[in-house]
Amino acid sequence: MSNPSPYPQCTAPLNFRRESVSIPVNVLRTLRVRFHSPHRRVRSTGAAMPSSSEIRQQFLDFFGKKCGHTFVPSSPVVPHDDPTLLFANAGMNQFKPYFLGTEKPKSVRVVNTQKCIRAGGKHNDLDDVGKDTYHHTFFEMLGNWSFGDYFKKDAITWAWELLTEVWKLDKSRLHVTVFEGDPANGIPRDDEAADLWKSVGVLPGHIHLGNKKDNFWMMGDTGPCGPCTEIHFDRTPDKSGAKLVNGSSDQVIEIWNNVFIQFNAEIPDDGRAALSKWDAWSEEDRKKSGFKDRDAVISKYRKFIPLPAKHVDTGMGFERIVAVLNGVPSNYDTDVFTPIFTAIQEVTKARPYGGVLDDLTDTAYRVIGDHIRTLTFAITDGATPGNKGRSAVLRSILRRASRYGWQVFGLKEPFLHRLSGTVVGQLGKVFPELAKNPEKVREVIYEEERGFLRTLDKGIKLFAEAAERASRNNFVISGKDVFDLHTTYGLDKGITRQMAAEAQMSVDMAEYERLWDDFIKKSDAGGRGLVISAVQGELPKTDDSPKYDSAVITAKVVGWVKDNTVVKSGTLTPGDTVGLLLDRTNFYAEQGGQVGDTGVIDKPETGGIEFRVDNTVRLGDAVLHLGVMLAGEIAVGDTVQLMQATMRRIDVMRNHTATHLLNLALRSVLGGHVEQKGSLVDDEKTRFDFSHDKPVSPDELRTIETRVNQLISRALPVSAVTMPLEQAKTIPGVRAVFGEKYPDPVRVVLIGPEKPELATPDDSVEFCGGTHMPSTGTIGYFKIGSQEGVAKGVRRITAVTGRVAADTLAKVAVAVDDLTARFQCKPEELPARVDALQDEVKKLKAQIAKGLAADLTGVVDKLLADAAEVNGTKVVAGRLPGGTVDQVRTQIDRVRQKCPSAFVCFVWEDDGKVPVIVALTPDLVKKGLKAGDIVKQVGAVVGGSGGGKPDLAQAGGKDATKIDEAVKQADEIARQALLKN
RNA sequence: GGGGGCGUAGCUCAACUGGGAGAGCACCUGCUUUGCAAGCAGGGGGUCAGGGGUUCGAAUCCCCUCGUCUCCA
Repeated sequence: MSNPSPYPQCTAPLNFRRESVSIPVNVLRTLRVRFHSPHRRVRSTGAAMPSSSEIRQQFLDFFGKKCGHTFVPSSPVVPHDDPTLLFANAGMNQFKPYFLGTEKPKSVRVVNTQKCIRAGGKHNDLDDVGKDTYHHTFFEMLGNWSFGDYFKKDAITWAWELLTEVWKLDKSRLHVTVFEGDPANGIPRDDEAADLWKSVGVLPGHIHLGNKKDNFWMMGDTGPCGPCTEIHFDRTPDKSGAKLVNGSSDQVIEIWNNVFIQFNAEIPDDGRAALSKWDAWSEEDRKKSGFKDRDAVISKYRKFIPLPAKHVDTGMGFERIVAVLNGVPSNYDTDVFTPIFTAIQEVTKARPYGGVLDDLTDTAYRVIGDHIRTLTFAITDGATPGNKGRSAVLRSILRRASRYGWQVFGLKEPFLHRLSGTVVGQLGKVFPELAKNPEKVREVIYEEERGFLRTLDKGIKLFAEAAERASRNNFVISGKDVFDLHTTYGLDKGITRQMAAEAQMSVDMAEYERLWDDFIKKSDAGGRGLVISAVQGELPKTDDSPKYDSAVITAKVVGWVKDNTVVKSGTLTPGDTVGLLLDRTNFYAEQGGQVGDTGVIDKPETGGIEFRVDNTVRLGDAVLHLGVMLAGEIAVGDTVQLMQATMRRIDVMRNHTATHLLNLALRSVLGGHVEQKGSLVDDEKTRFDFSHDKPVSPDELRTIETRVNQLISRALPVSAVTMPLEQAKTIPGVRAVFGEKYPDPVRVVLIGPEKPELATPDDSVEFCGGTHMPSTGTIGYFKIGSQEGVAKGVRRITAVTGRVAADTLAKVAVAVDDLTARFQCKPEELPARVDALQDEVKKLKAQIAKGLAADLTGVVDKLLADAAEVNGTKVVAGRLPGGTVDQVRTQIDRVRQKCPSAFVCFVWEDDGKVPVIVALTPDLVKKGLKAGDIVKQVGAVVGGSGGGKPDLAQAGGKDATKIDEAVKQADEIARQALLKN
């Protein structure tokens, strides 16, 4: 089967699709096309080709049935409980506690296939996907595991047996590597493994030594670790691959890694001390120290202590072994991908996958095929595309795939969601979680892609412009362009780099990084006002339990924070601006979107105001009363009286309770997808951010407003209970901000039902530490002020209540009253009356223009009739009775139509100004006359200037008394110019 | 909270960077034809988001407001 690609010429170097973008040809440089001979098969057995699911099953059965391993399902690819890990990226992730000894395994022999994603973070294969035949963002990792059970002997024997007996791989194509040892760290060469390999029958010359990088495995600087032995498969036609082992060639590839965890790496105290010194050193100190880098310090002190319980951790790339067992050189030529490629072809109507590298269409197949697997699995396991952490990685993956669809396949509509079903169909049996809610996954993909396509078109246009500029600059796209594409159209640097590579260009990443750093700094600085952040000294804990009910309490002064330093003795005098610390407080500290309280603090015995609190913030467990001393003195140890600004407090409470009602109403009107994304509640307004993909329509806004006001008029009771977090999470209808950490026990605010057990999904139940009105009725009235978009998929509604709402309504009423009085109509008739008025104005304007035009026609005809002819050219210069520039231009067109050769100059008065227009027929322009120059001279007469094109120019002056003079001047200029020629 | 883009006919977008507001689709009229997004001819439809400024002149440049998209915090 030496069948070259059926599409040898089908490379379409750069498929910037016909519709909107085409890169100038000079920008494009010819693409080098390398054939990969996709159908050459390297396999020595004559057996029928096994399917991927058979191969997976054979692995699981071999270790399960034959070798007594327990099957453990894959952990989710999204590790929700491990914040240090973006995605599950190796089979061992879920077994980490066993190696660390913090948990005991249920079974000491385990076999599994783990879903892995390598994108973003340390292991990032994203940029390589599509370019070669073996990088994937999603893959399965087959593994057999021993937790303190069997060790090297069994692992090696079984590995060899599976490969050569069960799968009957050609021994002469198998190479193994073992660790060469690290004398500096006292780790011996792994002769044990080498001897075992010899004894099972690895051919002489097929055992290689590998260095620390390839053959010693560590989880981190410390912890369980050990040497590993890898099995490589030689695909070279003549089995000459020995020298290519570990040489990152696709001709000899690693198929299985067996890690033998036998040490625990420890850094003793002196090493830790040396490390912390290193961390504190400046760059110069480090240079002087003699250590090359931090790792050098670690290496010097680290000890490798043999573990009592030794473990085996193996990993076999599933997609690779399938390719090897099928005798195909590419993972993409196996039935892991062919069903997806078929689906892609159906959706895109493109030609079939051809297996060619450096071919845009085939690359697109590979990228989309890979990415849809990642998306389907990650979203199934609960990840969503977004702008942070793993969400951002997912979004980027989706956009990359989407862009290929758009640019290579010319798909202008979302299509990725139509592919996820294929992945589910393929793997739903092996990973049953896929089949649980495929519709939801589909929807998430669809929505995200739809959003992206809205900007992709413009982004690609901008890229084309950038590429055009780059073509004049050594084919380097500027960092500014990359930056703009990202921040304006959501085309991140990865995508831009891909597009640049396709156009045979590079990208100025250094400039981009510089701009990006600036951008982050600026965005960050934008948010903050004066904030106390790093405080020197220990802050005392403040008891703030009275904040919910007491307007006035007494407390003892513990100290204050001044210039970011905690002070615990002394006296405050007028003018001091500090954060006052008390043993207890009834002031609400800024938290959960609700602003801090303001108020005053005085001494009960003096009765006068001493300290004005402008804001209250929380720092750890301490509450700081930020404000200024106005009079008297306050010393540490004094007893003081705290009085909230109660009117303001009540305004805030109204807004906060209204916020909860708004949250409830949004969900019922817009749908269950609405989640709180943030809020700000102060005495003026409530501002609520929530997830919603499109603008909220005016109709919807009205409905929401009405719904909230209905809840207000029902005067529902508002109650708060504090209860265990776990229990609180089970209350029907409970709302919490996703990703927010809540205390345990947690405070729950209920509107309507007075006990959690009475709550229904239709009630407002929120985790909330804020202050609220006792009844919704006291909110008075709720009025939405504005609605806007804040970030992708996040909308913001700002609303007012009570006093402020009443003020707002009153203002509107005044304006409406005024209008109804003028129009003598009902308020609801106002729009129609305004419409009628506007129509009338329009009609009248048209009428006037028509009359004027008629006048003008008469005057111009007269001027034309009286015009002198100089050298065969009519000189039409004169004063007009009036008109707009537009109307005069129409007249000029008439003159030019009537006379093949004419010099036209009109001057008139319009609204205190004196417009001048000069027009020339084409023959005069050809003779070298320039209307622009002439109009400047004529305009100067009436005290103005102007300019324009050679055939038509316009000027404007102010002196209407000189109009006749200007006309004369024009006439003269014309005669002179015409006589000369 | 900060940054960038966009807002032009019912819809999708142009307008050579400051000099007479256009195209395609849709709509209306007529002709031709009556079937595969039909063809031809003609026509209606725009406070160029709103407001202010610069300029002889602004859809175009500047400022503000509103809406929308997007990135960051």
